[in-house]
Order: sequence, then structure tokens, then C-alpha cells
Amino acid sequence: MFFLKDLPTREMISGYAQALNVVDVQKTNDALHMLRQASLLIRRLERYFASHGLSQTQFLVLMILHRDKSKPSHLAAEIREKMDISKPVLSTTLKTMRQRGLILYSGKSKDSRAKPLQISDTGRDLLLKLLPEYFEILQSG
Amino acid sequence: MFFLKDLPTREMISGYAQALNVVDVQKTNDALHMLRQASLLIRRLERYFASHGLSQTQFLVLMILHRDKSKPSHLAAEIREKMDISKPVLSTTLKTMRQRGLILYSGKSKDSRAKPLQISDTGRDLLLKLLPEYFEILQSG
DNA sequence: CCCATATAGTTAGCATCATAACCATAATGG
DNA sequence: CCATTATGGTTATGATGCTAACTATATGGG
Repeated sequence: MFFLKDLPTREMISGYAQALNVVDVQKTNDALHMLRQASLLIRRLERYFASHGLSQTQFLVLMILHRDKSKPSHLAAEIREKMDISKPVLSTTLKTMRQRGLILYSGKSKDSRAKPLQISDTGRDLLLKLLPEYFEILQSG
Repeated sequence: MFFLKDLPTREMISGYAQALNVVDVQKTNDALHMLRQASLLIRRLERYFASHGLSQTQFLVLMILHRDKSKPSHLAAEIREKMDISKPVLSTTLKTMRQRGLILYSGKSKDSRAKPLQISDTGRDLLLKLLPEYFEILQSG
């Protein structure tokens, strides 16, 4: 997250520019504004997810499981290919989601280390319930 | 942070659109791309700060203290007016920064609850050392 | 066949964020 | 002038993220 309320003005960036080899003042300014906008949006999304007991990560896992219908089950490793997130975090996230009944483990793999999992009906229902306002928030920016 | 690697395509959003009253597919698409771009950028910045033992929040506090030279000292409450951050987080952040010698408490206030603080020479030196690459990363987007 | 290396997933320890509740002092106003 | 309310700051607790180190199974070359 990026929490600065009053961004450096272009004049200020220009001030730094002389001393610091800032090549492109406009680009720097744009990047700072993007960070601020995105942070505000993410915060709104997180608040929304939290109001339904989900973290953003949990929501995204549901999205991934729901939208890829090419397979009946998925592995944590496959989810991780679609989500920039560390292995331990995904591991504990999935554990939490299983405890809440949002996903379930089933199916066998040739690889006995792997643990195939699927979205549950509960998970699917929750996701579908959240989607409309999710898109609304995305569009509100 | 927003960690989805493969964003929903416009076709996919359009698919949802019918069922979910997504008014503006383009806007939704743009918002998702902005989230992804900003997340990647923030991650790069955080990695950079971390390589110098700072969190993003600590860096921003240094920026605020350094750029506002209108006062010799600042209060936590004043910093908070410039940074969307909760009171406890700022409190512990400042505590950490003081232990590391990046800021120091001094000066008296009429209000005996308040604790005026300033950036230290160490803090200023570190900030100035980090600024060039900070701007470089911002421009690299 | 077996040892080295890679991979699936978990556990441990730490940092950072949030909210809620708290202490202490200021300010206000009947 | 004292009770209420507001404000500056801290502490407690819990969620989520990270890296490092671990277990266990697969895989591949000698």
C-alpha cells in the first residue's frame, strides 16, 4: 500500500530532479498518482471483502478456482502459477478456506505429495454473491 | 496488493457483464490493469526499501519529515494528516525508527501529551541515499 | 540401485497492517 | 469548577504477508 495523502507536486519532483537525475518528471508524477489511486481502490476492495469475512487473497483464489473449469480439481502449485504469492501464504490461506468450507480436498493424484482441491458450493455461492459489487467497486474509480 | 497474474480478459469481463450489470467493460479492464501495475511497482519499491532495512511506511515518514521544513519538529498527529495510516501503526513505526536512530524526540510542546520529533542526521542521510534509485524505480514503470 | 537434486506442501519466526480498548491531558460548558 | 467530551499517544490482539527451514515424495544420472 502507498499511503501518502498529499503527493509531491511536479514542482517538488522537479526540485529533486536537478539533484537526482530524475529523467522524466511527468512519468514520475504519473507513477505516484497511480500508486495512490490503486492503494485507495485496493483498500476499498479489502474492506468489502472483509465485510464478508474474506481476504483479498481468498477472494482471488475463489475467482481462479471458479473461472478455470477445464479441470475438476486444482493443485496449490497450479493456483500459485496464476497468483504472485508465496507458498506458505497460499498454504495457510487454503487451510483457512477449507476450515470455512469454501474449498474442499478430494480426488487423487499420481503424485502422492499433491492435494487436489476444488471450490465448494458454499464457496461458489459466496463468490457469486460478491461479484456484482466487486465489479461495481472496480468501475467506481 | 493485488496478485493475480493473468487478468480476466475483456471477453471474460463481458461474459460476467451480462449476468452482473457490469456497465463499463473498458473501465473495469483498466482498473484491473492498474491494480496489477501498481502492485508490481509497490512490490519493487518495498523490496528496495527492505534491502536498506526500511519499510515503505518508514520511508514515507522520512520523506514527510524531510520535505516539510516549515517547522523544526513535528507531531505524530501531524504526520498522520499526511499519511493514510492508523494511529497504532504510526506509533510503533515511530518507535522502531527512533530505536534505529532515524528520528529523535526533542523540543517541548505546550500540550504535554504531544511528543515533538524530528528527522535525525542518520535518517536524512539514509533518505538522500535512497532517493535516486527510488525515483529510478518510479520511472521504470 | 542409489544418491543428488527438484518439487509439493507445511511449520516456525518475524514484520506490518488493522481495530478495539486504554491512559493521560486538554478543552468546553453548564 | 467540575463533569463531559475530544485529542495525543500506547498497548493488546489478530489477520496477512514474507523468508528460511523442514518433511516427504519424485525424478534422473552414474
